[in-house]
Amino acid sequence: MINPRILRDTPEVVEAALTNRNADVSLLHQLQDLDATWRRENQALDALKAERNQSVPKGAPTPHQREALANLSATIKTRQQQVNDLDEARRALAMQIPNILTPDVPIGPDDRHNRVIRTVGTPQQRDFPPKSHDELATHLGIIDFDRAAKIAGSRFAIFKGLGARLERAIATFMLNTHVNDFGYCELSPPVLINTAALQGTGQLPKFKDDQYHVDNDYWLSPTAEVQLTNFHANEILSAADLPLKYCAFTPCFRKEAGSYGTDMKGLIRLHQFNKVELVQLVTPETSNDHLMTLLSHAETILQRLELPYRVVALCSGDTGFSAAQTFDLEVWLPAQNQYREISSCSNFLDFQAIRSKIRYRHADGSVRYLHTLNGSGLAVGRTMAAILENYQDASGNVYIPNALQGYMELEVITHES
RNA sequence: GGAGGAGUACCCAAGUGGCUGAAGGGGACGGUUUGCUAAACCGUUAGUGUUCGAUAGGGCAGCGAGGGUUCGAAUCCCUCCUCCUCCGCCA
Repeated sequence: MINPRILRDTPEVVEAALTNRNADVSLLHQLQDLDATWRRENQALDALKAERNQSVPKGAPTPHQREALANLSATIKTRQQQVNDLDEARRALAMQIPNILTPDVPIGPDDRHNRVIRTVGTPQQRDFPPKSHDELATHLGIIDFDRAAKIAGSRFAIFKGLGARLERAIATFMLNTHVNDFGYCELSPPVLINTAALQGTGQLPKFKDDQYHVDNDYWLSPTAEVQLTNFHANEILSAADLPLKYCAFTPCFRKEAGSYGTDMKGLIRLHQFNKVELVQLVTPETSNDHLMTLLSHAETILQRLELPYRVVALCSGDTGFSAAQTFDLEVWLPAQNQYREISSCSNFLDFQAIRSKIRYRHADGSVRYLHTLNGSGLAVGRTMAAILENYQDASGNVYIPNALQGYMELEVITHES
């Protein structure tokens, strides 16, 4: 949620941000009206309450006093209901307004206006046409999409034998890197989560259709960002505790509504996939610097796996609802002859912290909202796809990157293995 | 899933309708004493949210959450959440 102070004091900033995102500016005006009305009504109500507090006698009231108080109480009750309704409407509207973008976010309506920041590594030149990762994996017998369809449906995968081992190796390598080299605390959280958590990070209320909603009002987590960020919801942390850095390896669930027909084959777009996620809770002054280091942590994984990638600054129209600024990492997929997203690293400023009430005590004693950041470190399925495609030979064998050989206890996956 | 019990401030805890926005203790902080420390004694101590002013300060809310009864609720009623004990089931 955008800081109410900014909404009230400098609405033009919010208006500009909404325009850059192609978002509905009329929401803002509705919100301003509601906010003004709420404040006026709430003040009037508080005055009535003050009057009541002063007229309440120490002991039992006389019948005359009782009648006057009864009238006052009835009025307060009615108006309290009105104020509550206004407050809820105000809040519901505020929850639907996206974050304000950082000034250096490129302006543009869609992903064609994203800016490539740097390209790292060079796609390997081959004298044979590269096979797609799903073709390779099926041929090697390490992923079974058809049988996954039998027990679940389309957009699911079953990793088998060395495929399952490779997924485990990739996840362990990533977690070990983040925990041992970068100081993240590993969490293993629930993936069945509640509504409040999803509201906190911004997936609800606006993106209800993307989420799996299950029995008992639980939701299947679309990303561990939700669990890791809400780990400290409704807390006031000590400034000395910051920055807090958490990582987790979890399954993620997405309905992928509206993406019919795209990426139907392979590991790129599944209803369930595994991901290593990074989250940081930091002081406001340092969040921009921490975004750069978080990005470097995700990049390190690609570098150690020796996969070619590029860093892309998302433009205003492509930046997610809750984010103020996002850098995507895109890995080279030879069979697709293009770079594809494998990580998304964002600074949310205080947007999520306000929604989830995550605060810290500043050195001067005041209580302030902190800043939250997150990024994939990385999507495991897409990483496997990239390894398969980039490390294949002409016969369809796949070599294991040096960094993973210790975890795999193997150097190459062949049809015979 | 069934049967009980419990949630009060940083911690422990008193409190079954008005004198309780909350006794008492611990802790923390300040002071007296002291060469220093400890002890003792004295004092201070709800954090927070919101609003008005926007410096000082004031109003309102707030006893797990949300409703209800009542002139008035920490206290009575309802729903929910969390924790504990026992039974059942289960990885």
